Amino acid sequence: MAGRVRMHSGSFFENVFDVVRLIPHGRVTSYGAIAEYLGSRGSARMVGWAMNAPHTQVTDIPAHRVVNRNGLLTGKHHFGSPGIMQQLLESEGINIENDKILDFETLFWEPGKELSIDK
DNA sequence: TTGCTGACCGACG
DNA sequence: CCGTCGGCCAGCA
Repeated sequence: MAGRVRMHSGSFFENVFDVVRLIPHGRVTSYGAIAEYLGSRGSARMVGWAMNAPHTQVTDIPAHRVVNRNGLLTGKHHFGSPGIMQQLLESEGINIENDKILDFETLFWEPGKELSIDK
């Protein structure tokens, strides 16, 4: 065992939370993008599921900025009430229609790409 | 302990 | 175009 990676810390959850917190204001990303950034492209589920974990503890995680690959607010039902997610996004200047983010490609924020770089 | 579920994604038919 | 299946990891009965 020599230095086994003890503790769950440093796992998906930690990484996911950290990345999500880095999401700039008025930007959005996808579960798959985060999962891929973490090195687990196929574990996109865990990303969304990770969002479900903190929501019972601390909601410092802007999960509303995380949507699926289609730009759809798939997890809006997990914000306590459907519509909250959309309001939060709209509050940031993001236009949404039919639970779908408009100009999703433009607002899309890739983890680790535009951390401090302004295009 | 096994087995199922889950805010996804991509592939296949 | 739409339905179905597999994969990935972690939590829970």
